[in-house]
Amino acid sequence: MSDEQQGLKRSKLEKLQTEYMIDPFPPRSHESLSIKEVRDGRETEENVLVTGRITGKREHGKTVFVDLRDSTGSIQLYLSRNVLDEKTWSVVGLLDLGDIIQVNGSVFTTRLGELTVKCADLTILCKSLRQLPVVKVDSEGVAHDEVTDSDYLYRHRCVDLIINPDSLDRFRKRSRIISSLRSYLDSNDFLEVETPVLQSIYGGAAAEPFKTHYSSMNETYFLRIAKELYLKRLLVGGIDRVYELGKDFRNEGIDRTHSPEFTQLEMYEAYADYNVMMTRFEEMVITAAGVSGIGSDLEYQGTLIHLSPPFRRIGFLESLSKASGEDLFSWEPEDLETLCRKNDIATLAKDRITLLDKLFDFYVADRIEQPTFVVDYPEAMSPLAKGKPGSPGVTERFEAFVLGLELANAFSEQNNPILQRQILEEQAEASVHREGSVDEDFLYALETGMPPAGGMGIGIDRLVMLLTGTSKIRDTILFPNLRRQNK
RNA sequence: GAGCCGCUAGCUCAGUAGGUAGAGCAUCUGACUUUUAAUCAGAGGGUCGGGGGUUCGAUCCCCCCGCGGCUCACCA
Repeated sequence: MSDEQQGLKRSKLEKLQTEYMIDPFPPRSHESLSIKEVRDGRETEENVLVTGRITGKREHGKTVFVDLRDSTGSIQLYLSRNVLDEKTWSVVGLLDLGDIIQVNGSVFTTRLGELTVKCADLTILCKSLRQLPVVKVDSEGVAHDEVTDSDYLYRHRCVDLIINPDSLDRFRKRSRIISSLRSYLDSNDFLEVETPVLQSIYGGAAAEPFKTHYSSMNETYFLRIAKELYLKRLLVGGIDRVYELGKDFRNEGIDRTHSPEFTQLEMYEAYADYNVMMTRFEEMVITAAGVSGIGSDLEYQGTLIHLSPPFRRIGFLESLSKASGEDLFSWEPEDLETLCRKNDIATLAKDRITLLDKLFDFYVADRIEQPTFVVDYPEAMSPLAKGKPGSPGVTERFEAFVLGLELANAFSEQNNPILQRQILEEQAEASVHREGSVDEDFLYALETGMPPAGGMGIGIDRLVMLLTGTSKIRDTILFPNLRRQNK
């Protein structure tokens, strides 16, 4: 904002204070009705009190129309020189878009059918010193001069929420989705817990961690990349149904579906397996869709999605063989690389497993539209999952996809401490770059004895994307990570 | 991390085939006692993302940097 604009706002502020002896930032307001309550009450001769932010102002000489908005809606105010006393009328002239005011008056309907508060009195509750971008909506509901600078909106989410009702609505839905998941889990006897975010040994997923330094211990700590290894300790401890909903941190690239700081729900259920987790997932998604006001059919990125259980199930190995027409699993890495190149799949990977995963994304995952469980992943891709009886080299694991978006990852949890130790030690050995080491305390827990269990992680931001029709994960996160701006 | 594109008034955008810039909305002044993208008349507002180079002269051409968007890599 220019100095001139700032100066104007300041001089209005001073005028209010010195000329009219008004405190532009009073400590409190009177209890008032929400705008929705006023609208529901229709016309009334009785005085109502309303508070809100000014989002529009239309002057007509001795009359001014103002649009007032609170979190429940918007209503028009009618301010007339004939109704207000002289001082208040002067104050009306100093009102700006963005100011927060309280008014009281009767409610009537204008000639054009707009429900309106005929103000008898007005109090400024907060004078805005910044100029809000103005978005006007015409009679056809088309927004004009909508702010398109997403950087500006991410950096000033407060402005975004004020000027973009859709944005506010999306975050309301996010909140409702999360509380519906909590109440589903709570009503199914899952216990919500909190486990460490700062960890001296990280694990539970294959990802690059954020590092930090713990001064008083003089040791390197990591922000968790997953909650898995701690929640399993709780299964050992006798909390048979447990979950944690919170942030994980992964020091990887940012794109449309990845955020370095993201919200993940992890849940573990003793005496269950990955089949139970599939049912849980179906139920939770349906529940969440219900509260976000969508129902079981929704449009996502131009495709109609049917959330009707049971979701389709396809085998990882079978679907890849079928889609590619080859039994790729017997192939050497060099041949897999050649196939990748032939299909324009760019990757730096050289190992069989990563290449297979790449090819799987290309042939299968990217083409999935309707909700689908991809089941039974190769052992080498799933170090914490239990093997599938009768299928050597295959684990009881699934990932849930909708329109190419991975929403959940679940398995029948590995509870054999000897096998688990072997896998974790091999993994630690193989990964030269990783600073992580084997989590001995986790293995101590497994050796103590963990009941057979099913576990699942659900990407909450992505679920919100799906249920709100949002294409960018950043639009589901109130304050997404941005590069620091010099200024 | 790589490639491409972008950055001009508070917001949305135009523009100059190199001669330091315009519109709409917002703001300010005036008119208007039921308007709603209110309307009408007038005004102010920009070191054209930052730095360097070429040039008599750069917002425009070249180079570097910053920030963003989109693709890709890493990854969930």
